[in-house]
Amino acid sequence: MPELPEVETVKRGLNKRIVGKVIADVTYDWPKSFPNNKADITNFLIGARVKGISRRGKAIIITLSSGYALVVHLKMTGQLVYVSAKSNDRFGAGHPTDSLVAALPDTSTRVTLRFSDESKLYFNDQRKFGWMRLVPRQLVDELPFFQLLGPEPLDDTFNESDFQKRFARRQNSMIKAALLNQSTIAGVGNIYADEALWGAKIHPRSRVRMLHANELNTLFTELRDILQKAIASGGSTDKNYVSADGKKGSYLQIARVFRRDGQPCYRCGNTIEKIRVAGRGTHMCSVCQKERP
DNA sequence: CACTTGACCTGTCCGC
DNA sequence: TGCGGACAGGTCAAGT
Repeated sequence: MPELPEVETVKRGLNKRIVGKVIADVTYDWPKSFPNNKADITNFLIGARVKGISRRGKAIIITLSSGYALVVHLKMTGQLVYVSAKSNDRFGAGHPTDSLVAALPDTSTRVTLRFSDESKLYFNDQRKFGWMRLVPRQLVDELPFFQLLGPEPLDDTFNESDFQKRFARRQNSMIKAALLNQSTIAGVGNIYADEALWGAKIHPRSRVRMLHANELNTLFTELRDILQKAIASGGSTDKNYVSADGKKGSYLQIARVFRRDGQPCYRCGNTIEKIRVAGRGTHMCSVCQKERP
């Protein structure tokens, strides 16, 4: 379930932990998780220094001194967890020990990067949907995944007018399906789509064409607000997600609808329902979010 | 082209 | 206790 806030949290953690380190070795156990040939690994990964970490949508880009980059998509159960060389100093002074990280590598570990100082970066992925790919840096933007990606919702230059325009060609979609479509807006997934739609009082099944401009403007404001709050919370941990330091996110403690089915709506007291929209479990309040098909 | 559905995987939970 | 099936939900391929 890593969406924009979770991936952003991982990115920030990696920026603190692995920039400047030299990759000494890589091991992997599942080809689809790391589909690279040995020549590229030898020539452009081993011995390369980590220059910086960036994020685009739900993907992480680890730029290397070799002119290549490691692009990582966590999909649903992926983790990128850093473990320092000394087992009693995994997180730095004063950080609580986390048994999950202490046990790494485990059965979900797909790729292990070992740095020259003996610290490690584990790419864990229980369900094997995620991937880590070694790509020439200048070709990253040409990967199909990036080609289809819409704008970053938190960019300073991204405004209400831009947001409206992104939905112009999706008039017949249900609003939730359009929000989840990464070519509309980058980085929105199931959790924050539900949260933003509740905030804007829009029924997830509403067709885009039925929404007024002021409703989309409210949705724009709510979405940005939710994403920023989630980043401040270190993201959402349902089952698998952890930051680069192995810590869980706390956003679900303040979530308004996600995973709150059966509990009272914070606005009106009506029971939150769980329905299926666009093939996804969807949490909503049928009183606050009136259906307009 | 816009839009929807199924496949990719594994672990967990629920009913029998 | 075991076992089948539904479910979790990000993207891509294939379908309408």
